[in-house]
Amino acid sequence: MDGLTIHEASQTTGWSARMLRYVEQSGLVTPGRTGAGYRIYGAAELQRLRTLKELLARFDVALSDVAFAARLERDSVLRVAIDEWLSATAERPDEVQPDNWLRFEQAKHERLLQAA
Amino acid sequence: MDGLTIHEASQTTGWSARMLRYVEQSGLVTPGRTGAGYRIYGAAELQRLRTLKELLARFDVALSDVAFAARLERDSVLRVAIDEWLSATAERPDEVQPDNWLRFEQAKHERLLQAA
DNA sequence: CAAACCTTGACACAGTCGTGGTAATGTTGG
DNA sequence: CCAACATTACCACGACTGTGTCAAGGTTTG
Repeated sequence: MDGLTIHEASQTTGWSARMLRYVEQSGLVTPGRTGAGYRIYGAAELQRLRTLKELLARFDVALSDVAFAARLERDSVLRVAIDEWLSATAERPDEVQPDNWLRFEQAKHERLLQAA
Repeated sequence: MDGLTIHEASQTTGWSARMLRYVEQSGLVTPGRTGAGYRIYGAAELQRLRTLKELLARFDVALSDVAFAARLERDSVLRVAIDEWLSATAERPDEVQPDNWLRFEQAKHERLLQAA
């Protein structure tokens, strides 16, 4: 078997075993399992855990925020709906040319749908 | 003065006055103020409040999630960092052709930076 | 087989979110 | 001027996040 057990992974990543289970439950890093159900962390998972820790610290972002970003990435309908709301919200700085503005929104919308 | 006071806005949007202040504090809908400091909600703010309510209900999303999405939209460094982490995370379904994968990531990265 | 792991489930606790209330004080309109 | 609004600053409370610990039981290995 190549891959570390949860306690070994805990020591090389800095996450506690408890938190490794919690991170898995949040859907962000899912290790494989042995036949008996033991978690096994491979090199990819270990790397992802380390960079995740760094990401959270660097930007002062919560685990649940990253989980939500993942949901946004998965669910393009939600992503577009939120992006449209934010675009319409965007503090237009004073001058609002009504027809250019509409074309701007449409273009943005299309760009978003295309990226999905 | 055109625009509604907070209690009038409360009645036409379905948000409580308390929540209107909270939504403002979260940075999502910021009404103007009279000279004495009273909030005044114009047609644009009222519309944004109604669509925000609908958005939250439709997708079962929290206010803080939309606030985080707004932060993502504003801070392109954060957005790219999270998106890179998620991309590297993406459950590659079995076959990993190592060189195509790298070019794929680079292209995605460039698309993201361009959109910023 | 016994020690040293692993599993899930639960209790606990501080912190934040969403939401309501109240108090003390300022503003506006008839 | 007074009633009916507004403001900010607090207290409260349930739900969820993040984190630790413990219990009851299964697995692996010297």
